[in-house]
Amino acid sequence: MAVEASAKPFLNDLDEDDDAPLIFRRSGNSSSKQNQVNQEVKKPSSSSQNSNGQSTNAQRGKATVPSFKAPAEKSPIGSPKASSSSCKVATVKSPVTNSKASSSANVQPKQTLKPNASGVVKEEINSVKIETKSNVDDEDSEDEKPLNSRIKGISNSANKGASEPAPVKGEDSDDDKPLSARYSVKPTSGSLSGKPNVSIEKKSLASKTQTNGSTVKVKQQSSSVVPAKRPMNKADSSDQSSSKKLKLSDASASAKVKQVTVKPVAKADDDDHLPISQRMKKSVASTSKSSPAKQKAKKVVSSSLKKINKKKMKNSKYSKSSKMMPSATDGQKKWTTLVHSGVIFPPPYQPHGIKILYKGKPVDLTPEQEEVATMFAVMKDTDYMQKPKFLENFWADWRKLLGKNHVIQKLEDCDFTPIYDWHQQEKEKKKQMTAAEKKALKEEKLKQEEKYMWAVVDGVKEKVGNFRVEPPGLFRGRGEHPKMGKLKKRIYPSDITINIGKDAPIPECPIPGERWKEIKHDNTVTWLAFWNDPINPKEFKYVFLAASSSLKGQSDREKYEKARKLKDYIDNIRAAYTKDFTSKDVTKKQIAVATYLIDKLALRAGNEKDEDEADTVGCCTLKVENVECISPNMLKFDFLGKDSIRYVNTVEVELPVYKAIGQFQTSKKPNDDLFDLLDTTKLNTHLKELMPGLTAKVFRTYNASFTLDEMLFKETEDGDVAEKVVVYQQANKQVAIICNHQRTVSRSHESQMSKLSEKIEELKGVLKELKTDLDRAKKGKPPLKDANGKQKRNLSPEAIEKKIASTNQKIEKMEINMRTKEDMKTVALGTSKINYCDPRITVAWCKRHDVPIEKIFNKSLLAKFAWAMDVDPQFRF
DNA sequence: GACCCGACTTGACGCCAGGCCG
DNA sequence: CGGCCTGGCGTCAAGTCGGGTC
Repeated sequence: MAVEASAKPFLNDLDEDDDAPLIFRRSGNSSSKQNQVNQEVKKPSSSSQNSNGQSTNAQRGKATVPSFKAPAEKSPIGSPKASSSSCKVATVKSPVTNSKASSSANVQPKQTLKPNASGVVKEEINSVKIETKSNVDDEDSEDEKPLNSRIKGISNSANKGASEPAPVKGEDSDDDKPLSARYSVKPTSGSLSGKPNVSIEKKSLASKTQTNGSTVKVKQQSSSVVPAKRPMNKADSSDQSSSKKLKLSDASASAKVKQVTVKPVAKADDDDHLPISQRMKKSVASTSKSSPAKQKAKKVVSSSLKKINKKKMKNSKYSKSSKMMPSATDGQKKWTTLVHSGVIFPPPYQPHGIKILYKGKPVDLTPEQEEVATMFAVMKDTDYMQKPKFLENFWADWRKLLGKNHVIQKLEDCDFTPIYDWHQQEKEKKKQMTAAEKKALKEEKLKQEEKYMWAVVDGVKEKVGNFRVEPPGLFRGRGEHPKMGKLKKRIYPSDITINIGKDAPIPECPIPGERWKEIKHDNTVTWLAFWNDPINPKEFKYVFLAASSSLKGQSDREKYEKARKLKDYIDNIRAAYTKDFTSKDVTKKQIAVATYLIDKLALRAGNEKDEDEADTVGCCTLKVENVECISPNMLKFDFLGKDSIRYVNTVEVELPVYKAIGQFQTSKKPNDDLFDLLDTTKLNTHLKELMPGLTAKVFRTYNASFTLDEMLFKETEDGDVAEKVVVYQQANKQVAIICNHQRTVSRSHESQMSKLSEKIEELKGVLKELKTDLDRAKKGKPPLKDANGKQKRNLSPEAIEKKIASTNQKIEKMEINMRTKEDMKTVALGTSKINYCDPRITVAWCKRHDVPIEKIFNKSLLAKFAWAMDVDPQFRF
């Protein structure tokens, strides 16, 4: 399948002067493989556990190996899995099974990925996740591919879109066009839709252009037209034909190019670009706030908002939190008065007295030793049990507690099954509680926590985010984290620093006889409390206000405003980096190529990492082995990014970029830095010269929001709400793909799919029978007997035809459902919605199209985005 | 300019409740 | 009406990036 996306841009005259336009053309298709990400593979799941080891979940994989031995005698409840074997702990040294084994063993759907030949992923092997996938290259299935690759076709479109290609005008090749016209950049990313149908390209420029913000203020920022486009993503699909080119014609852009610096592209009144209808709307909107459209729109959101606000205010003597906060201009000050109750601690450990077996005999443990043993025991079903590093680190820390001379000398001779079984029983008991009991428990907890849930900031009652101190447990690092399995010790009040207003009462320490480490009154920061991370003492764990707070909302808004501002600069920035692709100054060249990758592929900046962290990379830390040059101008990326999520993507790039990468790789070892002269500080310093406040991550926000806005604008058609919601989801999906937001395939995915296909088969059987009956009915014969030999009712041919039609519909519906499910099984929509898509785009779209905002944002998001609810319906990113 | 510290955002995942469907 | 699925929510790990220091 294809999926490939490659968009390929070409650049024409590269070297030329500044004015040279870059053109991205789409190539026919590139075929490449794609990226994949693997999905499933991902993480071992970890279960969470609470302090007492109540953790939960089982993981998906069963551990084959190790750790627990089964005590033959008792295996009471045991989880089914457990039953199968007892697991004994594998010794550290002998990793027993290796991951492969485990993976194979696993039930889970996850498949392993295999690294490709290129060996890019170096370590992949280790990580379970990775392995799963099998050859990437070969596979066709999209699942395996990285999200981006799935975008298929899009690429071009994307690009185009992004660049705003001007469809309008020209369609054809850029070559003919004047430079300036060609100049557009292409965006890259664009992946848009997974579905090909949605082609963006077709739309006219005009439609693509954005209007600018509705409000006057906003207006300034937005500039005009700039078609900024998104990057494209990769591939283009074949479907899209190659024909279109995107180009932007922005004269201004070309002009500006020269000044490498900043300046936004022309703003002008951009109405010119807008379609007339839009302009009209715009003017109306901007002039009067109460334009009908707006009012209506308001309604769309108002009710839910009201509810939320009401709630917030209810029972509160504090003023309501304003959606708009004053901007943080006044220096660094984040608040004037701050009152809160501190943090709440997990309950102390309650020993259960269940003994583990050592060489088959029960062993007495002190409560402290037992607590840690319990943390380990309850993780039996997780993939961590197969990881030698996890076992090694756990054993090192546990052994410290046991003492050198303890009876227990080897982890592999320990059998934790009794504790595991006890834990399963406890879980079961909890499950069996009646609804009333559960409710009572919940209320009790709420009562205890109530006071910690709120803070009063400048007179406004605001929700606190994570007021619960993290319980002790075993560290669950992602990927191949060197510290996985280490004991994350319990945090006490004496570890905690509280930050509170000078005149506010100091929160009472919840543990009698103990006291806080320190009390601060620092109003230049937003944290309410912090403690040092027990795993990495130089790091901190902070307690912040919840996402719904004004403080967070304000910074969220600022983030999106900055991204919007990038729109005004993007053409120049793209022109500038394009020019530098061929710079003789290698540092400049590296900066240019890195910026291009960040813009086009939405890569993260890639800070340096310590030895004691998982080995993952971002743009600036890419290794030579992470990028493979495929002639004539494709690049195949394969690396582990944040959270050890694999990024695999093959993209067509401008020839100068291709050549530059080849040059950067020359005479380096696979593990050397591709961008050896670069780091995130240098990169960001450079970006700031192009636009105030610009950093690498702004490109992600920009490309994500831009894509959402474009897709919603272009793809929304008349229809019912459900249809519009689907359009939204598709747009959201594209954004998720661009950002490579993946999720593991749900454990029941396979079975769900097979159930669905069984049903479809069944319906098809019914259909066949109906057809037979129809033939017979037409000839005046009675229907055949049914499967049970019973005579069926005699129906008229018309009635049978009706039945056939409805059955066909059912089948179709199920097939669509199945496809969507399969399609989305590895794509996580939530992250982009929460962090990358400017909520104003969504709210304005809902208002314009009469879609109740609740269909898109849940309660939490409505609260988090309260600041965006009164946006003008004509708002465009 | 290399570190390091510090603050804050981003991100995947687990659990649970509530809704859906047969 | 009971089991299954999904979405909401919380958790906590893992990024980004600015600023200060030497």
